[in-house]
Amino acid sequence: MKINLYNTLTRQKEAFKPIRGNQVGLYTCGPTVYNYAHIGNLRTYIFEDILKRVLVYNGYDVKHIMNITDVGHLTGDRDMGEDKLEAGARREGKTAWEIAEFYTKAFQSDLEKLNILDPTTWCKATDTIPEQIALIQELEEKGFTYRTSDGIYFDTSKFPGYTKLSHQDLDALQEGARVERNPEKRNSTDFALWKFSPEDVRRQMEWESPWGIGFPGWHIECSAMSMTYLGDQLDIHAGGTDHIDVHHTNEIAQSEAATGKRFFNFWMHGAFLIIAGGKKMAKSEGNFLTLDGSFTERGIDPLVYRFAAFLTHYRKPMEYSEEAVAAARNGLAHLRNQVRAIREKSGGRTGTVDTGSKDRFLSEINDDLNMPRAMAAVQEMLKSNLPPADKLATILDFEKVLGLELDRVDDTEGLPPEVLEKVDARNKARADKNWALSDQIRDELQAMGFVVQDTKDGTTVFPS
RNA sequence: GGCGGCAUAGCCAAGUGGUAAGGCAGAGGUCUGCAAAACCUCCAUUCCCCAGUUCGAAUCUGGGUGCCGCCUCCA
Repeated sequence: MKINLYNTLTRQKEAFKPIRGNQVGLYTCGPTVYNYAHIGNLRTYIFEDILKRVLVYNGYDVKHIMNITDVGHLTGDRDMGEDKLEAGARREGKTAWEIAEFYTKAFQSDLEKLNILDPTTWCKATDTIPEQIALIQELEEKGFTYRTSDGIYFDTSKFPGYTKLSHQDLDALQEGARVERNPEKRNSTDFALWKFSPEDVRRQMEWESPWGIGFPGWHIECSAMSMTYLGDQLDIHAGGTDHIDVHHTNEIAQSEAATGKRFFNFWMHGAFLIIAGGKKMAKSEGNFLTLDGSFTERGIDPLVYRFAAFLTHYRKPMEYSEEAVAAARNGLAHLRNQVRAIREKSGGRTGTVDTGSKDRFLSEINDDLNMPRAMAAVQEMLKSNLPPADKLATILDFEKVLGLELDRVDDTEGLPPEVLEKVDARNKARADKNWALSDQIRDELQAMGFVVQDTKDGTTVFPS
């Protein structure tokens, strides 16, 4: 079935077609590892996970690269300010390398909790320094660079299609620029490819280069890594919407200037998470929420957040609130209970995937990843007249895309002995019609974290 | 100031010309000793406001109002 994806380059949905046969090269911008990811960041990775799962579900062989930016990303603007990693190191009294390692692990742990599939290859900016240097050299040979007192810069005026992604009017943009100019830059949009280490300060992360000791600029690593790992399989590049105007625009400029070839056919961007009051989530806004802080540590399944993310289309700002969490929490619990009930009705047997429901589901996810509609399709399937065994097979098939652990089977055999004893005692009390004792035991079990359900076939108990 | 986006029920949210998906919350019912869970039913004559185009508009056009994002580190 055809997949339509919204391409920022053309500002419209386009039929997706890989460059080479059945293979898809997917590059997703990973984090700069100087701090924890907040749940707004994670929304984008959930969107990218759905993108990948949808491609796989459609039968494509996806080669997915995600980078870890562990050097070169500056705290200031316009290529000024301090390296975020070095700043983080000073803040926490560790080395920049330790900072990168620590926050990379924390990030990967978040992805795992959200059931986000690992990329085919993780790559670190610091592992591709030679490739980045080679790319800069190529740009230098072709006359796209110039040298200032603090680094090697890309001259954006020499690349004709500079605004093809952002669609911005550069003249107007310059007039409105609110930031301090770097006086040595020829154009305000020019950006650093290589920065020299300061003469008086020894950086923790620095490398030899043809231009002197220093470190790479923020944008060059993504170009080098995508070309290194994907070669000519540059199909889809995804990231957050904030990257359109600067980061991705610069990536395209430097890559296409160097190779003379088109750099990625599809550019996809996820919208921000906003909190009540309508502000985006950012450290500077003072509303930095982490997955662990908002979910794991409060005893809420992190997949509740994944479920919540499905209820808003990825290109639209998503509102986050305690109310939204509660709604998603109930919604996911309900969905899992529905699956549980269906499994009981079918006696645990799975039938065949219903083609009509699958076609409906496919048409929704293949229409620019319309998860809100896909979730509606899921509900309609579950409430249909299909035989339970077929419903079970169908929902488990959808689960390949959803990744909500709907197939998680509660291990009733693994219940602790003290729970089983209480269940026995309660069953006896119920047989004696001693409702007071029965209710008391049920309260005790609930306090222990178990749900008690009486059905006509007996009592079932499972962790809540 | 420039560019872009959004405004749909109590809340979240699909829907881009043919008469308002879905979720959460709420109400009633079936089941149950009572619950819980599940299931069934109900829940926007109406889509920010005003004008226009059209047989027909939440969807198109013009104007207005409000909110947000990017342009500056940022998913």
